Amino acid sequence: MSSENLPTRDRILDATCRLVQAPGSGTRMADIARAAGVSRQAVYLHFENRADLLTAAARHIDERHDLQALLAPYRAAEDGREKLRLYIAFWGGYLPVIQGMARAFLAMRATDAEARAAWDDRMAALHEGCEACIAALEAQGQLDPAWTRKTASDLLWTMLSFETWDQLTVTCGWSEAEYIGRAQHQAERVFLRPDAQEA
Amino acid sequence: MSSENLPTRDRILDATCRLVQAPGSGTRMADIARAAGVSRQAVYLHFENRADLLTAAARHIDERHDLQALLAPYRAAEDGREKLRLYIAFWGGYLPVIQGMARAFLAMRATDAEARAAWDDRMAALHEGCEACIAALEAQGQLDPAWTRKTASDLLWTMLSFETWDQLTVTCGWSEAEYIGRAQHQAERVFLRPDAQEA
DNA sequence: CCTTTGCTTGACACTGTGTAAATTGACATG
DNA sequence: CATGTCAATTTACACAGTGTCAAGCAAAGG
Repeated sequence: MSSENLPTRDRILDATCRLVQAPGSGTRMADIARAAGVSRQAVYLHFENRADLLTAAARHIDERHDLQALLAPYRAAEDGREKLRLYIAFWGGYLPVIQGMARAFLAMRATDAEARAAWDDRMAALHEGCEACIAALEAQGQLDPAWTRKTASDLLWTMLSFETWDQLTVTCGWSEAEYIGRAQHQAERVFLRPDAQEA
Repeated sequence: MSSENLPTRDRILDATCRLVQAPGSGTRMADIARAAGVSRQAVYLHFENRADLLTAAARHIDERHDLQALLAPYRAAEDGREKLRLYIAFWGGYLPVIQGMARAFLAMRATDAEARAAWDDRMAALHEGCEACIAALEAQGQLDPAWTRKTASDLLWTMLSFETWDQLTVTCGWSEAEYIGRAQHQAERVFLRPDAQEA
């Protein structure tokens, strides 16, 4: 509520993004309040609860990085294969940006229904992007007949999930470029019909 | 400690497996104690803490399902492609069995170092299994040269992660057979060199 | 009979989220 | 100038869940 008073609200959002993105952080409401220079209770004057705060902070990150502009090339692509490559490249570059936020949401998801819904909502958008790529491939007759639009979208979506990215980069030590390149290679191998492979 | 007294300890382990596997369960120590017919404190007489209890319960499940016997066909396979298929089939059948346990560990992982270590340990074993499959493929010259043994193992391991399985089956609604079949198909598409494909 | 073992009951500390009430300080408007 | 409004503060508390501690009880075994 009361969105005239931007400074404090924004200081809280900035602090949230900063702390949540910091490594090894079990970021508590008290930490965020302290970092924003306000009392813990002041946070509750601006945000209903933790899930509400994180959701607002996630949107804040999207705006600061101009998510829409980052998506533009992918949206403009007509060719299915190109669209797929661009989408994977976009997402592979964006995941590191939202990594801390993602971890915060996943940690809450088990106990907090609101956090779960907010995260699922973001992931639904990712799934739609995947489906658009597969649909473009399909429209050009390049989708391997072993897959339907639904099953291929499901699998691509899972290949691009935060958990998959986290395991490959953080746990296995793949660089961002390696993750993107191999995900693109894998996707083409799996989804393109064999005679459409090689470029 | 005191492992002569099997009845109570086992009743606790059984209750843990049962509750943790039940759907929609934020299984608390008190729930487990009640289900086992003992006091909450009695649980702490047999297990140091929650992580210790879950770890023991996971081993308990492995024994009850005779994990070693389930792994035997995979271990015996010489042919890389066959080994890969058998491993995916084994794991795809075992994941539903440990699903509740996995969820419990993942929920604790963020805050509890001991739980994290126990889960990582199990996953390390899975990674070794993946590496053995890839090594078998490599030994027969069937591994696509785009992959090294390490990168291919990393990716296969991630394809077989609990999170991937969870998203595809629970969220996307794939049946167990669909998951296994598509994972096998995907793995062959990705890891086998093109001229070794088709059987 | 006395000790040990296994378990019970009850109370408590700690952490983190969220709620509530009373108060202060700033600012705007009549 | 007086009044009202609003942001933010302090202090306190409720609640859930884990883990600890202490006292006691009952049965088995020397």
